[in-house]
Amino acid sequence: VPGPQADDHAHVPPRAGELFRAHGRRLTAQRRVIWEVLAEEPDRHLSADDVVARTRDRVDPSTVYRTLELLVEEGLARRTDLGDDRAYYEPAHEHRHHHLVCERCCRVTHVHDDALADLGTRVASAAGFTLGERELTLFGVCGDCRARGG
Amino acid sequence: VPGPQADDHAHVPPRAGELFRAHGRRLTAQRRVIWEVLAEEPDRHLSADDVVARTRDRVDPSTVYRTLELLVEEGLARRTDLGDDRAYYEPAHEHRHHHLVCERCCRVTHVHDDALADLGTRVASAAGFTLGERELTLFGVCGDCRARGG
DNA sequence: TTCGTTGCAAATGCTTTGCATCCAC
DNA sequence: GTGGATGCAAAGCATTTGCAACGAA
Repeated sequence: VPGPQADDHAHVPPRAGELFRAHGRRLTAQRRVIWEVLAEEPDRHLSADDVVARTRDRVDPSTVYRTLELLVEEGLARRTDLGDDRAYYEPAHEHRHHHLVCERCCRVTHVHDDALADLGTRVASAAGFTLGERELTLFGVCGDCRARGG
Repeated sequence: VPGPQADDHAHVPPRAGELFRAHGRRLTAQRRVIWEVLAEEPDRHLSADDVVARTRDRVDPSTVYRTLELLVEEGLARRTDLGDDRAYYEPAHEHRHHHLVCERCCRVTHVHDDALADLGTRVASAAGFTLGERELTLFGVCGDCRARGG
């Protein structure tokens, strides 16, 4: 586990800068900060508010909102609805997965798309509906909480 | 189609009044209005804002919010997240079903729980996660839009 | 130099809350 | 009569927007 003193922008995948520029976008210090905050949280998902809180001293809230929207547009981040009427953001570098939200501890875990493989087929034949790319959010109780009693 | 002068509370299922009272709650004119608005919309789902709009002349917005929350607490209505950062409400008299939201026409259709029957089993074995009662929301393209081209 | 970006502050808009009045039971 | 419910107005808050100053390319 690396110490807290990351020396520079080592965390920034070269892709970020490239991709920004490829779309006529500029890589600014603020955007780097926001991207790092998102990337340093590999498992969790951050609400816009979380990002605002973690960058308050370096980036203006309005810039955070504008940047998160931008990241989603450019495909660098994904926006997911995890209930609670908030949107959550995560870096988009992982493969497609769905979200399991524990209703007790609120922890969010992932399930690989494969586990739900034939869901699309079932829905299509049952309702003539073609599932899109959007990831799913499922609610329930995680293994830990379940073991812990109940 | 009945005229605008519905004579009385014919629309109100007896259950509503009973259930309200059974929980020490009172059935007021405003609650009846809100309940009717919800019940008259058999297929659709109304956002809090929709309900506010449809009752603006008869019920104060704050009362609408308080009542919707109450209805959910009492199990008379279900609150569902259909994306878009809004909560949607529907009467809870139907059997469990999930929501298909068309990303083109925004229409919401239902799939019966059966169609997704073994989803819970799959998720449980893949991630040790026990799905709860909450209904699912799936995004994609509905049959009509698909037929209409694309 | 240029034009995309930022910060600040003000504006939005949905939702919640305090409180006096009201009314269902 | 009494405590729950309502309306009104004000407060909250997350998010958006206008605009002048700023700075990446």
